[in-house]
Amino acid sequence: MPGTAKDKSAPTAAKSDTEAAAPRRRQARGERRISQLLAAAAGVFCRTGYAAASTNAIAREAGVSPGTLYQFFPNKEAIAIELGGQLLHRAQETHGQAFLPENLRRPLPELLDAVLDPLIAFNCENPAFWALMHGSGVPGMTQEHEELHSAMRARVRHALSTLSPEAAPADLTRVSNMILGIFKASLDLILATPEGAERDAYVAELKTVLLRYLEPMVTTTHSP
Amino acid sequence: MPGTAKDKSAPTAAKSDTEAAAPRRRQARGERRISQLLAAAAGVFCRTGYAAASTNAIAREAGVSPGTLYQFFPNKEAIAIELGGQLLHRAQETHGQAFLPENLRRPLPELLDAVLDPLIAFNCENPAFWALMHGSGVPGMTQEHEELHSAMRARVRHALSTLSPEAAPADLTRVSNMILGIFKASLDLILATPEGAERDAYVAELKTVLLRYLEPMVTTTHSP
Amino acid sequence: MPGTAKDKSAPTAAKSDTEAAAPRRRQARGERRISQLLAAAAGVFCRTGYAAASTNAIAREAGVSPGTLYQFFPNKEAIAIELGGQLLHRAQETHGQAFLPENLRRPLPELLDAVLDPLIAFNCENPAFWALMHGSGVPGMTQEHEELHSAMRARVRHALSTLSPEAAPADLTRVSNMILGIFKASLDLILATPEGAERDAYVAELKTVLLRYLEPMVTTTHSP
Amino acid sequence: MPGTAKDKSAPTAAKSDTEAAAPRRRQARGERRISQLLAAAAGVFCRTGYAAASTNAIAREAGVSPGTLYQFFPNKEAIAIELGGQLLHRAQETHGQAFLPENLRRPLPELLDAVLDPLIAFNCENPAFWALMHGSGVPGMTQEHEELHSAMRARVRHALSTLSPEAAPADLTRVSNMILGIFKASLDLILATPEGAERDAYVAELKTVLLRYLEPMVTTTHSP
DNA sequence: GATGAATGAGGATTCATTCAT
DNA sequence: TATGAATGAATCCTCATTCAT
Repeated sequence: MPGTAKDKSAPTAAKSDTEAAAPRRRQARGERRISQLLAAAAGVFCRTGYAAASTNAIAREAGVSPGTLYQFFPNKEAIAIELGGQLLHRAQETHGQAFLPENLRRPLPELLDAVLDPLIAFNCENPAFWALMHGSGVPGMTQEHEELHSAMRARVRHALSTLSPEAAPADLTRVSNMILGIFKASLDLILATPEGAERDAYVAELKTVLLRYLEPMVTTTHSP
Repeated sequence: MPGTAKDKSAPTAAKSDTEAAAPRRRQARGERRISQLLAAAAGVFCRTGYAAASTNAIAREAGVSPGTLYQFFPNKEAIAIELGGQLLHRAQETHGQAFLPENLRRPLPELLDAVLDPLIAFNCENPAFWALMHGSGVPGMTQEHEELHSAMRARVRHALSTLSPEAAPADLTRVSNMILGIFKASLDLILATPEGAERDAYVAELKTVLLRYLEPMVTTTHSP
Repeated sequence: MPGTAKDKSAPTAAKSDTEAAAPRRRQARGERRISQLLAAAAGVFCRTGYAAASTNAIAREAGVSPGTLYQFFPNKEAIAIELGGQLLHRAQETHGQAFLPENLRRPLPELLDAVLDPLIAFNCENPAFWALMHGSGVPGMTQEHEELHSAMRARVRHALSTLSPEAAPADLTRVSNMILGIFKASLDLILATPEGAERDAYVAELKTVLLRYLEPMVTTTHSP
Repeated sequence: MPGTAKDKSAPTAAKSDTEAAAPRRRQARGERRISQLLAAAAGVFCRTGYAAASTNAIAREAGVSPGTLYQFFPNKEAIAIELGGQLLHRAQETHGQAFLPENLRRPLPELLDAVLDPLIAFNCENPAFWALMHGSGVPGMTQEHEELHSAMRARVRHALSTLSPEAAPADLTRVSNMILGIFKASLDLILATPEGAERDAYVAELKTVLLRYLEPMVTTTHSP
């Protein structure tokens, strides 16, 4: 379901029984197109960044004409939004476990493992997600960047509020932002390091940083 | 020294006292223009990033015609390089102050204040520095960016090795990178927050993160 | 074949007869545009020369927007190359006719008529050819220009060697070059003269020059 | 004396005896400047052609500022006109002998030697002259190109009318144009051939062409 | 739905020419 | 006079977006 694509209301009920399956076909084809386009966009965004990515390049990479692209997305921004949304969704889907309530009840070191490991793995596998989160001053990007970002922040914030229930809201927000910032910075280092022991060492270092940062804030109430 | 501006220093000793300043006037005007243009560029780069910044916008912001801009800079990149170079120079001075040896001998909390405050202040006063250095995609900038980056890392590493003399070299490097990453991520947050209590809170938070991260590593030998 | 135009020949065999022509329509329109653009370019190149011709002027002359031009040609040079190539092709056909072996066996005055008339006619009908070939400074054109030139020289040389079989090779080359030079110089004059008696007089003059120049060299063996 | 440079009427007669020499100094300096500029223009025109030559480049080559250039020439065209004029003048001066009345009375072969040799020599030494005469569709160039050209044509025409007094005016003009065209075409070949025997052979060939072309036209009245 | 042609504003850059000093 | 800064229209080219088929 593309972000801002105008739904063409009821798709004019089939004219005869024999064509009953057509509309479903159409939609199926449409979604395939959308997937194609988003995959292409992911590739292009990754290679060139959002700003330098041209819609024509995305269409070409998807093997369709620019007109077709605009049949599904009203503009370039919408592609980024939808792509980011889907990636976020997949992140949540694949790693919803990360923020599983039961994880939040475990002692902090385990919690960090449980939350960070899948997130890191996901980002290593989906570099486009990362490219989109780096909203480096892109004109219209700010909005959906914010959306993506605040979705993540909300999850972090929620986890945090569980760990430290009596914290002031403003503090929660600020600390969540710091955590996300630290996470992103570390991810940069992790992604820049070739897979192996050194990369693992950076992962461990990230956990150390967060552990030491968060430990004093946690109201240790797990298992009396 | 901007791209094409050739200073003909000593323009054939003046014939009389009254004419002595005349040739210098020309250059004075030109240098004023250059400053205007660089200031304008700083503003535009800050607002839109390097890639999206248009030379026409810079010229307009500087109150001159596009042609004038090109009298002093051969192309857009040269503006960024010149601006980056100037800021870099000033940044290095700031860094020199920040990492003064006497600072490194103080207890960690004071050390963090002494080091971080000037760095943060500099970046708050020169937000363009950040915009340019932050992987703005300036073609010829990468080198200088790398130089600055490794200079900072070297300083951080050196400070770290003073605090924790027995640490392994690989660990020193890794921790330095983490510290720099945390610093940059926090700086993003700080710069994105309007001046005031909230920004200060972010500064404090950065110090908290680093304090908690580094405290366990420090070999506390400076107590009486 | 213009620069970026990709013809997807055989676009997935049409589903029904009525749709068979549809995909070709697209290309038809495109090719019509290309022709328009090339015609416009021919006009503009003729009037102003390649260097001074602006792509916007060509687009305007063709009645399209500049963007459209760039849909079919990647840059100004490509237009010149394509146009030059087409003209070259037609020129070669003309040359083929002009230098027909049977022509070379006729007495010199008739030979000159037979060879020169079609060449002159072609150039009068395609003045752009001249404008482009005349050292117009088209970067990628030099090669084709050279090819045409040496092709012409070879033909002239061959004709000459038939007329004057005992001439030394170096002399043949030199005389061929002279003939070509005289032809080109005269063509300049012919093209600069409005159609009519005066132009014809220049044509006659060219033939006179060549006749008088070549007559003494010809080994007259075709008399009964 | 530059072509279209506005003469500032009487240069305000000197205010006192001591300054009496100043105006002459000024003019001397001015003419030196003009020479500098024209020499620079010759170089630039030669290297890049008229159209691609920029006034700034000429000024730079002359070692003066663009403003200074415009103090002596109202625009680019005027530079070309003046340069062409001077070259023409030098051509006439140096080789006025070429068209000396006594030469015109000699038999055609000697006449051609007497006229062509100095002209060829001059053009080999002053390639800028050639570059200017090749008015390849230059916008404002046509005028002065025509002026130069018609000056040469007038000389040729005059020589021709001496050789063939009873020829019709239109024929004289046409033949003069042909001669000039042949001369220019041959000069191209001559200049393209490295100095030596082959070049000399081209010179000889040119003379052959013209000799055979003109011989039948000449009313042989020399020495009864 | 799909195609690819069409659009046109905008971007970087150049250059003939003018102007203040 | 000489300087060099200033101008701004024009150039080539790109790209997000729309339109006819």
